[in-house]
Amino acid sequence: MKKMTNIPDILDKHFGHFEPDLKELLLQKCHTQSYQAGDFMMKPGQYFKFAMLILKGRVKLYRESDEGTEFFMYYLIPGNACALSIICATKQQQSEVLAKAVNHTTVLMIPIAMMDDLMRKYKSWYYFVLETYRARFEELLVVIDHIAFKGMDERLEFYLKKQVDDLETRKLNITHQEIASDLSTSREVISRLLKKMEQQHYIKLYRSHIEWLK
Amino acid sequence: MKKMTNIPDILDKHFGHFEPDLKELLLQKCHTQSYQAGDFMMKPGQYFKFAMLILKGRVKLYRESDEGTEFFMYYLIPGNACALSIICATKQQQSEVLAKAVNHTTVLMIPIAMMDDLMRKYKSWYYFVLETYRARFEELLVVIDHIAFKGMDERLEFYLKKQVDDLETRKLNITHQEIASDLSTSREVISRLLKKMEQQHYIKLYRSHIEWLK
DNA sequence: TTCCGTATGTGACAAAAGTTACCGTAATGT
DNA sequence: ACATTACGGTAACTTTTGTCACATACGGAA
Repeated sequence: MKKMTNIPDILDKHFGHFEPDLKELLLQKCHTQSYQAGDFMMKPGQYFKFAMLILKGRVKLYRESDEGTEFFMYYLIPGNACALSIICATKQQQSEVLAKAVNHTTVLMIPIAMMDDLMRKYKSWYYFVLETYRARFEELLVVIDHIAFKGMDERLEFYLKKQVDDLETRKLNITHQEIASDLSTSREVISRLLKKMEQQHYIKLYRSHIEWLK
Repeated sequence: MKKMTNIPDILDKHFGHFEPDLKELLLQKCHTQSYQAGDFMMKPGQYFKFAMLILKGRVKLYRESDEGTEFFMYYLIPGNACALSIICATKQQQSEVLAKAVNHTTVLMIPIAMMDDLMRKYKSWYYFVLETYRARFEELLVVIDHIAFKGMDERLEFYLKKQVDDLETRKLNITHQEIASDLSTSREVISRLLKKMEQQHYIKLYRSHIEWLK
């Protein structure tokens, strides 16, 4: 697979539904920003000055508890936008979530001053914003389903399956500890359940990685 | 307190930030719909033909599990809109939630055909939609905080406090069973915890109602 | 008043999840 | 090579939550 490095191509590929005018405008007026794997892209309490569109990479969104533990909610991939950044930028609100770059990530930074105009002039933008919100909202509902209605065993299975699907690989490079903190539980609980899943031949366990067999 | 029955007054009171033109248009083109206490206003899988603005009453929003148990998320009151109805109406998507009228409720039904126009012509509408989404999103995040990070005791306390604040009364007409299903647990668990709270003089228990003392 | 349905209280138990403690081993740095 | 750290396994135990069984109490209807 060839790696795209030039912004117009990326826009075409991941934001192809934008009107040509809109793409043109974004290219002219907006700059990009890159993050290294592990960088925090936003933290709770931080103010937005830009709406962010994901061009390259992968971003992990967390909710943070009072005690600072991080609960994983969903990923953003190229073609997505940070829903909160759009709205909070428009309304000058603080961030409510934690966003962390999973790998090297590039985003397009749209200044808040442009938002009103985009919304009024470009139908494709307004649909995009609504769709962004709807999609994130739906993901939150699924998260709620899991923590409200399911046990840890099902949540773990769902989590692993989601990783496999999202990352498009059966070999997950992840530790028990990471899974535990994503699901807001303890490492021992995860180890126990993983061991059970291995005995049922759903997965195979290695040091620092897990193979999905199903 | 005098009860308002005429729509223009209600619009002025609860949607005063709308431009006069916008209010005028809504009055001309939209009809209202009323629901009795306990009526389902929408169910999962149902399609939207209208975006709904709450004019009078109170609506309870639930997420439904596969087994049909209902998990309470938040209330809508006059001045609110159903976020999902706005977006799903625009995009012709199915409902993902269950909405139930708590008491006699009147809503303004905005046909989906109008949405694009409203969005483009009325800045106050577009801000309203974003704000609606942001507010609901934030409520979902708080819900997630509770079920992900807190135990049942804290969740119960928060639930009761929220009822007291939202309904503006210290006397809650609610049964243990109702609380249990709102929080997706069993009646016995709630009875136990309520008893503990009563011993700590946080509340006083009666048949079919609870008094908040704190 | 009596009857009856609903609401609540409670003990005993089971299951799930969280905690503590400790061990072995793989990976890493010096 | 050696020490150090990170990762994972596991037993024993506690706490929390869920379930079952059954008792009791209240409040409206007849």
